[in-house]
Amino acid sequence: MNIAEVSKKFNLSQDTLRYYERIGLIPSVNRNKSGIRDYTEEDCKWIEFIKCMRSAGLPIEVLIEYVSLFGQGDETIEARKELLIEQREQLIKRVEDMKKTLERLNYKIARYEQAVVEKEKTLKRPEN
Amino acid sequence: MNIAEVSKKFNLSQDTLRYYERIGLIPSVNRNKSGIRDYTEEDCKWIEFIKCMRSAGLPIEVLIEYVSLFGQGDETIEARKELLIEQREQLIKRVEDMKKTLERLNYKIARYEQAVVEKEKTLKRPEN
DNA sequence: GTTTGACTTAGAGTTAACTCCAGGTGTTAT
DNA sequence: ATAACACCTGGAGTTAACTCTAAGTCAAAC
Repeated sequence: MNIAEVSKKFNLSQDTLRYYERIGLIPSVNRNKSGIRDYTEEDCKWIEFIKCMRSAGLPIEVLIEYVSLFGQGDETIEARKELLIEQREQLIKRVEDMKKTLERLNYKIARYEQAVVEKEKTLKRPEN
Repeated sequence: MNIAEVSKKFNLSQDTLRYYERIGLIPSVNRNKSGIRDYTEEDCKWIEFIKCMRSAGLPIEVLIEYVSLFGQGDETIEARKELLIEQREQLIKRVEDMKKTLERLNYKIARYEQAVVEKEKTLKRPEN
């Protein structure tokens, strides 16, 4: 797969794909004889994983660390696990915070709905 | 309340409080005769609301719009409601995405836990 | 065989959201 | 009355995460 195909597949710009590789957010991708990236299935899995984690707000820096640990082999399994557990905790917290904010938004919107009804009443009264 | 107290109360830097006011993210705060901000309870409620919404990821730009609409009075009630509904929808989507990522993290961590066990087994075997 | 188009790299530019700084003013303590 | 301190403003600097640009290479089409 070339970069155009991968870009389309994951809806990430070619620039972003090159940027991710450059900073080590995905392991480096093989090139063909003329220097053009040739993405494997493995590469695609990484990209998909990283995209998913990024969309949930895990910082690039942390994910770079993860990829780097991965590249160092089995001795880093424990460290990778710890890293993921730490990120999971933070994610849980964020989700909980967002749920609370959501409740608050619901409440606020409900009050606005009430306000709109009130306003319509007063607007209509003169016509009656 | 002066800026130092408000800063402490909401755990926002004085710079951030001034910045929020400057860009219209909170309505402008009254000054005393010597030009120093004197925050009212109302001001504090705004700050708390904005902090909450920001922490859930609502963009500053949108919140500025909300504050601006609020400042224009009752004619903007409908528009404010629509804005909040739109943001709620996006928030719901983000929360759902994050939950999916959380599931994925759980799965990945579970596999790492398995891997750690396997590794311990092979490490221990020579000793037995 | 040269033009077109997709790719390459290195590095500069952008955006959102702060964060810091310089220079100035007003109140408080000595 | 002067030093210390908290505040003020306008504007510059920072950070994360892209995004764009310039200059170059290579394969394919005309």
